[in-house]
Amino acid sequence: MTIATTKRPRGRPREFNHEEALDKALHVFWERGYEGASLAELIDTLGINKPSLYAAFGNKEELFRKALARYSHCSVAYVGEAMQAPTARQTAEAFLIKSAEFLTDASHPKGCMIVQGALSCSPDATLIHRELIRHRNGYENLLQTRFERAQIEGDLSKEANATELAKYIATVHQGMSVQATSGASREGLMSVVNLTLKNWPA
Amino acid sequence: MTIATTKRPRGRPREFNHEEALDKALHVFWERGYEGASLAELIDTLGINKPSLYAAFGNKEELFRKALARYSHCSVAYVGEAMQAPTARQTAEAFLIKSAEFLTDASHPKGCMIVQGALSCSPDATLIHRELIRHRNGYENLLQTRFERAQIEGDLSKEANATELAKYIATVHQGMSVQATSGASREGLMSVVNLTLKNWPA
DNA sequence: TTAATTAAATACCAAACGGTAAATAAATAA
DNA sequence: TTATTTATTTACCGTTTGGTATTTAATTAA
Repeated sequence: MTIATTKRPRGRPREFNHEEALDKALHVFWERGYEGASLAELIDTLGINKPSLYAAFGNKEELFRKALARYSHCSVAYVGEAMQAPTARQTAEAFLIKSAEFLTDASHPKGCMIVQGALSCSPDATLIHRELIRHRNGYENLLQTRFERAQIEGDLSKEANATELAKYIATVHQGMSVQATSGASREGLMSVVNLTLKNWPA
Repeated sequence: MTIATTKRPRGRPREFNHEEALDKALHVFWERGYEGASLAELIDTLGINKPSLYAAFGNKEELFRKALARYSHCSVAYVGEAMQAPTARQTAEAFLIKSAEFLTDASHPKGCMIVQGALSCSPDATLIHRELIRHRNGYENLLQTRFERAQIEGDLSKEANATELAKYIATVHQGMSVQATSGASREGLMSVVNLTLKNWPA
C-alpha cells in the first residue's frame, strides 16, 4: 500500500509546472511588452514547445491575460495593502514607497507591466492596450475611493479634491515606472516620492 | 526666357514632398511606437511605395531617427522655450502647462513619442530604446541645469536639490504622457500640474 | 535625338510571426 | 493485456515582417 497522495489524473502527466511556466511567461511579457514578446522567446524561456503552451494556456493573448492576473495578484499585492493604511496620507506614502522598491527590484524586470505592457502598439494589440488602461484606471479609482473615505473619517480635509489627488499620485507612479525602465535608481525614485508627498493637503 | 526658379536636379523629380512624408511617418511612429509601426502602414500613410521610402530615408530605423529629430525640433520646441522663463518656478510651470496642452492636443497622437516610442520592446529595438532614454535624460538634464542656474541667480533656494527637483518634474511629465495615452483630459492633466507645482520650494 | 541620371512601380526575397495537424509517448482504467 | 486518455514532439501552415533587384518612366545634359 502506497502513501495516500492526490489522485493522479487520467492521461500522460505534464512534464512542467503550470504556475512556474506562467511565472516565466509573466517575466517575458513584463520585460518585452505584449507585442515585443515573441512566441519563440516564450517557449524558449518556458522550456516547452508550442503545442504544449497552446494546450495549457490558449493563445498568446490568453497567456498574456493569465500572466497579467498573476501579476496583479502576486506582484502588485502591495497596492491593496497600502489601501489599508490608517490614513490617506499613510496610504499614499505606503503606495509610493512600495512602488519605488518594487519598480527597481533586481529580482524581476524594472518598471510596471500594467503601465508599459502595451502603451504604443499596433492595431493587433488594441484589446490588450484597453485592458491595461482599465487596470490603470482601476488602481486610480482605488486611490480615489480611499481618499474619499478618509474625508469621511476626517483624516483628509474636505476641501481636498480626492479625484485630483488620486490622479496626481497615479501619475507620479506611472512616471516612476518610466524612470525605472530608463535606469533610475531606487534612491532616485525615493527622492521623487519625498517631493511628491511634501505638499500633502493638511 | 522663363522665371528664375531654383535649378532642378538632374533626373526624374520625386513626386512627393520630403518633409510632408517625414511628418506623416512621424505621426505613425508617434501613435504605434517604433515596433508597432509596420512598413506596410508607413508606406500606406505616406502614399509612396517601399523602394521610394528606402531611397529617401534609408531603412526603418533611420526613418524613425529622422522622424524623432523632426519631433524634437518642431513638436517639442516648447521645452526649450520653457527653459528661458525668468525663474525656475516659471520654467517648471511653463514646461508642465505646455506639456498638458501638447500631450492632449487633438491635432496629433496623444502622449509623448520620446516617452512611449520604445519602452517595452523586443531585442530588435534595443538601439532605439536606448536612444529614447538618452533623449529623456537630456530633457531631465536641461531642467537640472536650469534649476542650478536659478540657484546662482537667486530665484531658487540653495537648500533645494536641483537634481531631485528635475527628476520630480521629469517624472510627472512622463506620468502625464501615460495618462494622456490612457484618455485623460487636458483638465485632468492640469489638475496634476497644479498639485505638482503646489510644493515648489520657497 | 541620344545618353545619362534619378525616381516610381512591380515583383520578389528569406526570415519571423502566431498558430495547428498528425504522430508518438506515457500514464490510468478496464 | 488492451483501450482510453492526455502530453509531447515533429513537422508544417498561411501571413506578415523588413528589405531589394529589376524594370519602367520622367527629367536634364550633350
